[in-house]
This record gives sequence, structure tokens and C-alpha cells, in this order.
Amino acid sequence: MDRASFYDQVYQVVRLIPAGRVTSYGAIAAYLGTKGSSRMVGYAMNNSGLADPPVPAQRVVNRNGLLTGKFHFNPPELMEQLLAQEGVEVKDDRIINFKSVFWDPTVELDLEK
DNA sequence: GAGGTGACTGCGA
DNA sequence: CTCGCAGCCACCT
Repeated sequence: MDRASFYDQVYQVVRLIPAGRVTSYGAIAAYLGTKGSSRMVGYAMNNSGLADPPVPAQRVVNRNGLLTGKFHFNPPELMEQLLAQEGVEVKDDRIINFKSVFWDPTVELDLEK
């Protein structure tokens, strides 16, 4: 149960994000049941660079599709480069057609309904 | 053990 | 569209 830290749970979900798609911190938080604690998701990503296997943090953005965490990459511009590599267009630190590439774990993973 | 922090979100103006 | 305010809670010092 609590064997896996909140961090690990976040990493697992992020790694399930298919290439060319993105999701929001709130979506992940909601999937983990900590909907009200979207901040914790972002906080967990703080160690994403140290996680193993690596976490595609570039596929995680805020609710506006804005690359809020780009400055946590090294170098910062790496985030949009990785996204562009996967076919996600980024303009002015924001994802173009965000709705089209949005990947909601609560929908894609919880196929109950 | 207590306090501060923050890769967020929703709502009101 | 943008800006500001408050709530949220696991992790770190």
C-alpha cells in the first residue's frame, strides 16, 4: 500500500503517458485520488530527474498547457525540444492544440465507464 | 515535533 | 484573455 511513496505513484502514471500526448498535474492528482493536492504532483516531479527509470516530465504540464516546469529541466529549453520531438507543438512556452494532445489518466486508465 | 516550501487549481474581477 | 487570492498536503530542514 504505502510501500510506494507518493512520488513513485506519480512517476508510474507519468511513465504511462504515450508519446505525443501530455497531461496536467491535476489530472494525475485526480487519478491518484489526491485531486485537491495537485501541488504534490508537481512537488513529486521535483525528483523526476533523479527517478529511475527516468520520467518523461516533459509530457506533464499545468492545466493551461503551459510549460511551467521547463525551468526545472537542464537546460530549460530541453522540455519543449523533447515535446517537439514527439510531435507536440510548443509556442511561447505553451502547447498548441493542447486539448487535442491532452491525455487524461482518469479516462484512459479508468475505462470502467 | 513544528514550520516552511511549492513543476497547481479554481474562482472572482 | 489576464491578474490576484486562498486551499491544498507530502516532503525537507
